[in-house]
Amino acid sequence: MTLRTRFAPSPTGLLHIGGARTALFNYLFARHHGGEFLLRIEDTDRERSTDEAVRVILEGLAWLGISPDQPAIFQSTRVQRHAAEAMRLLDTGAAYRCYATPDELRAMRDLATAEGRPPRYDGRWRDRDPADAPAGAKPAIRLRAPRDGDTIIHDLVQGEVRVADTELDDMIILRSDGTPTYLHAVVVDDHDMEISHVIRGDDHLTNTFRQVQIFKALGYDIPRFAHIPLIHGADGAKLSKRHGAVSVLEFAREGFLPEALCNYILRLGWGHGDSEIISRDEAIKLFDLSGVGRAASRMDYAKLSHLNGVWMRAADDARLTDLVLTRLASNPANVCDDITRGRVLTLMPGLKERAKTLIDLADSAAFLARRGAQALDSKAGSVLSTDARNMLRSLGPALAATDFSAPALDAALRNFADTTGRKLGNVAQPVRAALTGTTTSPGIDTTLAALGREESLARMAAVAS
RNA sequence: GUCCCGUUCGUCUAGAGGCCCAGGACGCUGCCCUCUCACGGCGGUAACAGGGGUUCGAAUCCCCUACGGGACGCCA
Repeated sequence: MTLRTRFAPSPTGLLHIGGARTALFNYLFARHHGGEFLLRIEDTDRERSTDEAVRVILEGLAWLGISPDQPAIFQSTRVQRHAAEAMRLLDTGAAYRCYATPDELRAMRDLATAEGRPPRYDGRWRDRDPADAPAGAKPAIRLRAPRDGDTIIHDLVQGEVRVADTELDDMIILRSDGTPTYLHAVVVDDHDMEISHVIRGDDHLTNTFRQVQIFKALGYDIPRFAHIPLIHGADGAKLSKRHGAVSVLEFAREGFLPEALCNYILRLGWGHGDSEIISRDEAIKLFDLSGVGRAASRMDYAKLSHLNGVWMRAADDARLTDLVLTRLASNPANVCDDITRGRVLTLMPGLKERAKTLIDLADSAAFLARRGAQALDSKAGSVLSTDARNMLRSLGPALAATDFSAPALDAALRNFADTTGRKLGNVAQPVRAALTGTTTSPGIDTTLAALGREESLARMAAVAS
């Protein structure tokens, strides 16, 4: 029997970082053991499910590079099967029809709560004569859950967890309208998909006791469970729409690289010694459920940004150049032709070392996409004093005489500084201001070389007095 | 309210009885490198929630308390 995991999001909200991590862990676990990773969209709640959410799940997973090994299965297509299995339980007596009305159930819960008891179904139809059924009423199907003993889970992360059966009530598995409830549908689907390991958020831990009861009633083999701790928002509460639960695609928009986000979420709740920078291949090699902690963790953008910087520096220059050009193209002030592309590619080694996100990267490369004199920011303006502008005028011919390679430019700049009795910085900064309109950029020699002779000299001349 | 889970630097974590007066990373910070900004290098700051046990010895095992989180629907 092959090892098989699944990620089973419900498309009622966006795929956020918590879901992404659950998917990643399932993916990594499957890959590590040479198994399969599947995706099941739990869209049985037709009211709240949206196509938009499905799209974000699919695109988000694709962006992160954790796509499933088989096409996604939509739970809504399997309701017949769920209902059939519920009827089978009815036939064997493992389930029964319950005619309690919603009003009755609410009253039951209200009373229990008022008396300080846990709100539970009291089992009023469990052993009642079916002949008592009100005429014409549509019953819900409830599981005849065990009443004495304990239900135990041997969780791969949480260890052995048990609860007394008296804490659980007879849950509904099929609604009066014939549709399956979540607890039941999940069990039937996990069985039919031959899922061997269920790795999910620990908010499902207590649901698992009920699911185990269904697995047993149906005569299915019970999969191994692993409940991983949740990721919390900055306020320490569960991630939700109100607490910064942004779509993973939002991270793409904010200029994060998928490998950086994966590295970050991998380290949230999981550790392997002192390892911090972990590639996908290494993650597959190292990932194990035994390394997963039991405490919830919080999202930290500062660390994510740092990791993004690390991964950008490691990223291929051509790939980054394409990403940067795409961003630059959204501003009509930028010229995104082959000349710009060549300049960005040439300067990329210096550019990517100075950026934390693709937004930073595009900003710092913008001067390469604009032609002619650059608008000066305030710092650049003050660098370009009268003296500096005079200096620039005499520097022009000296640079024009070089072959405009970085080493030649560096030598020319140093020679010019020496012979005119200036510090190199007093030469380089005005040049930088003239070329970029700012006071920061990669080394001035490589910046000049990337921009090219004609454009560089023109920009210098434009600000020289 | 009931049940379940958790608690090591601000944050993510290492630690599975002596290697820990607790290690790494991010952040913050000092110095170095230096044409700017970064990168990099070398330092610094900062934690075992509290209380009882067990043990020669506890961050590690047990109990209690506090605090935090989760679950208790004909939602998923």
